[in-house]
Amino acid sequence: MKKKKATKKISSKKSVQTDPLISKRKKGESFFEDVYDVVRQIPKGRVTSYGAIANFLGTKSSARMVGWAMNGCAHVTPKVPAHRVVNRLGMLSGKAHFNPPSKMEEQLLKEGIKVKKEMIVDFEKHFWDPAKELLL
DNA sequence: CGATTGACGTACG
DNA sequence: TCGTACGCCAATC
Repeated sequence: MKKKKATKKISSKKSVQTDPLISKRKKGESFFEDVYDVVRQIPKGRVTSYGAIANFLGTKSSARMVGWAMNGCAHVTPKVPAHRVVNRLGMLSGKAHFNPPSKMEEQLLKEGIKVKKEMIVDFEKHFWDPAKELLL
């Protein structure tokens, strides 16, 4: 991990939802579904960042939740191109979480995006902002 | 039930 | 300019 881990505001309440996307019980899957929907709409040869998606959803401060959502993208249909989602630095942070980790680079290369050592070349150029391109 | 982690990001030193 | 710290919200140990 990184570091931090100082004050954690110890309060877990009782919201034990579990299975955010496995058991979509009611309509509370909003966040996850929204993330998947946005990621699916990412044009080919384009990439975005967790923060951009979080910002688009309104939870810009909770970019981590976007990452959590992607954690279940593997078993979501249709397939979510999570390989097009990277951190704000343009680095393939989630590469290690892919089926075959190399799949991410492979897909990006196929899309025409150059990847240099787990880092997208000209990330800004390939950056796709849902809040601007998708708009509402 | 409490503490820690986590595919991030921004602020402060 | 680079490094460290904190915050979000939820899941897992």
